[in-house]
Amino acid sequence: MRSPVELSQEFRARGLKLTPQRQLLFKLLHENTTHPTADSLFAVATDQMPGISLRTVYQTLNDLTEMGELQSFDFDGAATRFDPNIDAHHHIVCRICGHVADVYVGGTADLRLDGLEGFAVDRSDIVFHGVCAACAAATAGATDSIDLPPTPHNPAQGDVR
Amino acid sequence: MRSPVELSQEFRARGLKLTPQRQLLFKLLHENTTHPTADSLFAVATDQMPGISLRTVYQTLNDLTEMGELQSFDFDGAATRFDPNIDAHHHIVCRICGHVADVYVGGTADLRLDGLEGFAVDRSDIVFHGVCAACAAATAGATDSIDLPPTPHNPAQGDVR
DNA sequence: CGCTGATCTGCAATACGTGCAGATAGCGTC
DNA sequence: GACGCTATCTGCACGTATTGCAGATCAGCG
Repeated sequence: MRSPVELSQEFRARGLKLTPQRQLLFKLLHENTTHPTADSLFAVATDQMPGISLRTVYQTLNDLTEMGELQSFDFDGAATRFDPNIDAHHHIVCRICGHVADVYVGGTADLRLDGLEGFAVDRSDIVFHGVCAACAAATAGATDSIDLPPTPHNPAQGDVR
Repeated sequence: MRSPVELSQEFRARGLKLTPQRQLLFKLLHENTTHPTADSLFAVATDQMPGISLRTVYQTLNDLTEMGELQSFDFDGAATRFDPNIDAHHHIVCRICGHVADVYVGGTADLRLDGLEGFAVDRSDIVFHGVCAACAAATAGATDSIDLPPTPHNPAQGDVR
């Protein structure tokens, strides 16, 4: 997404108001690579602006997504993730800690697709599932103990900083 | 997934009980290509067995998924879809009516992937989004009227028959 | 400085899915 | 065929994610 300054201009140009809540969220989202959920963003926003409403965070995220300044995606029925990176790209999700990273996929033009007949395709999302390096390291140590469930190295999903 | 008869044998072999509820669901799922949700399957099951519990439908779908007899997938934060087709394949979703179809994708080995460093990848899901033929036809006619929201040709998502 | 409509907040409501406890019923055994 | 053990089923309450709504608040214009 664009910089907070550019977004402010864009909002003004559209006749939308420039509230401190929106400005804070612009700042927290800009160049944020953590793929936050509405809730995790709300937690960080609350630090800097106690009293901000979760409802406002949802509203602003939805507005920015509609304006094309954010990408949003879902997986595994978990909370929606928002991504200020709006380049054509895809994602990998750690099955253990929920960490999400961007994946760039080249060569998609050469794929052989069977089953799209009759559809006008808008968009395609590829989601890879796996285990991130940190979780792999954490679980490797756990082979000592038997049958313990995998311990997330960082149970707080969607950390924003 | 396998046939109801084979599944019945498999359940017995595992010491699981063969209840009429399970048998009904085996039958409704076998060769079902509609990618039903738990709820849509429940609706059809209720026709043939009034009183069956939604909880049982969820339970059985989860069991079959754990046994590898069903695939499950989510998109757009909507209800989980279940798919008795467990071949390696992907999906396309109609953005208007929610209809889902199977897509076979060849040539994935030649993709150039950037960003997977450090991850041990288990699985990859590709979801195409678009408009199906029936919805395209329905919306084409709607150009007469201005600014009407797109009318689903079939609002009942996940129809099982 | 006052207006006006957009926005924010708080709460209720919805949707999907799961946990729990008591009732029910497979199925192996006698 | 009856018995008993235990898996399963049912109904309900709960949890999480998200949205609808209404009244209070405030940005931005004149």
